[in-house]
Amino acid sequence: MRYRREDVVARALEVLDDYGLADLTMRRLGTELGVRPSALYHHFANKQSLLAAVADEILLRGRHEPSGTWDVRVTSICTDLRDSLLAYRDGAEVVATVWAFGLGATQPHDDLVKALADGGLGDLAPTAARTLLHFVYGHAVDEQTHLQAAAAGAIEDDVRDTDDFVTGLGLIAAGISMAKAVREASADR
Amino acid sequence: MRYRREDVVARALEVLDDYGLADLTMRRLGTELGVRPSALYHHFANKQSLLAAVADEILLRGRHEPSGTWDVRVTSICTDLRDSLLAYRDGAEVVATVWAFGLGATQPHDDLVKALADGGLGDLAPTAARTLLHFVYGHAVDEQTHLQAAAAGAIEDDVRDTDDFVTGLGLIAAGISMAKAVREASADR
DNA sequence: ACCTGAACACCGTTCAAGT
DNA sequence: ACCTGAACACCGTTCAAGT
Repeated sequence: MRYRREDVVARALEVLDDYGLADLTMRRLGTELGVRPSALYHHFANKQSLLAAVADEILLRGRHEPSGTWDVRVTSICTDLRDSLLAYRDGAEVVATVWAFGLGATQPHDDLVKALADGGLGDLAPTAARTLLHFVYGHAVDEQTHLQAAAAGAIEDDVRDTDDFVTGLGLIAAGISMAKAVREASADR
Repeated sequence: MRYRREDVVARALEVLDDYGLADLTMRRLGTELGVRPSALYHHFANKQSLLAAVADEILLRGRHEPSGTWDVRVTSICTDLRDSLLAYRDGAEVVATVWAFGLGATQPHDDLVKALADGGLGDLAPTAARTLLHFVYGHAVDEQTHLQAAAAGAIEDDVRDTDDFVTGLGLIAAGISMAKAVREASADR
């Protein structure tokens, strides 16, 4: 019954996926591991740190190394991120919260900034990256919330949500292309 | 010491603004009103309903009737919404959560869909509206989180955040204009 | 290094009963 | 209509002490 930090994270992810974020409590996780809740504080300073580790694990498991031209990369980073978030129950909520609080989950942001910088967006890259992330996180949280609400009764319209995601992402991507064009035109003055 | 529903909402908004969302508990609000926590359940079915009412109150107090051409309206709905969210402590978090759970805070969405429909976006209007909302909520939550973190020590860069918001919003607006142009071109085939 | 035992200071919610 | 009293079933976190 002696665990390492990574064992605790793996178990926490199982509890999250099986019972949801509301039931991922320190006490519940302790019980699941056959350990007192206070034992978890040997591995993590607090619950936030545990959740940060869970968020990073979710992203790590769903990670694809970005490849291709910069614009293809931007799109695939976003769609892969969405897939990662939807792969575990309440995954979007957990990762979005950890990212918002600045406790981790920085990989997608870093990948996006790099792709956009390679695309010649210059000092617009960080703003464009965060704009994309706000959309991906917001959309995934919405989708996951409604999917869970629909889990009791109604039929799920997975396809419509995916279409909606692609359309919204396309809107922002178009805006980015336009900003890049404007930038390059003014550079050639 | 006999209150009506609206008195409770007003007081809850004060507690939120003074102490933050974490301290807006049913027990705390009860104490603030000089009433037992159980008394609040005469006015609201649960805490979520209370928060939904608080969210709607925040939006109502910051509301401006949209006016002007459709594209001006889209921009001003978004900037006014941002101002409303930042007007109260943790306002962005509260309104975003209530909206995500589908418990209220529908006014900005409705206004945006109407403006975009007037702009001829057709069946793209709902997707475009949600894309804008994801950005505004995400950006405001981020800004408010960092602003609160910076409340202890560092200097606040208000101006940079506003610039960042305007730039990100412009990116999406450009994408919407482009989608509209494409739509109209294909309608003239 | 990892865990127990016991406590501290809280939560949201229900429900019979009061005025 | 609005509130009290009392309870139920929980939380996160700390810390001395054990192995």
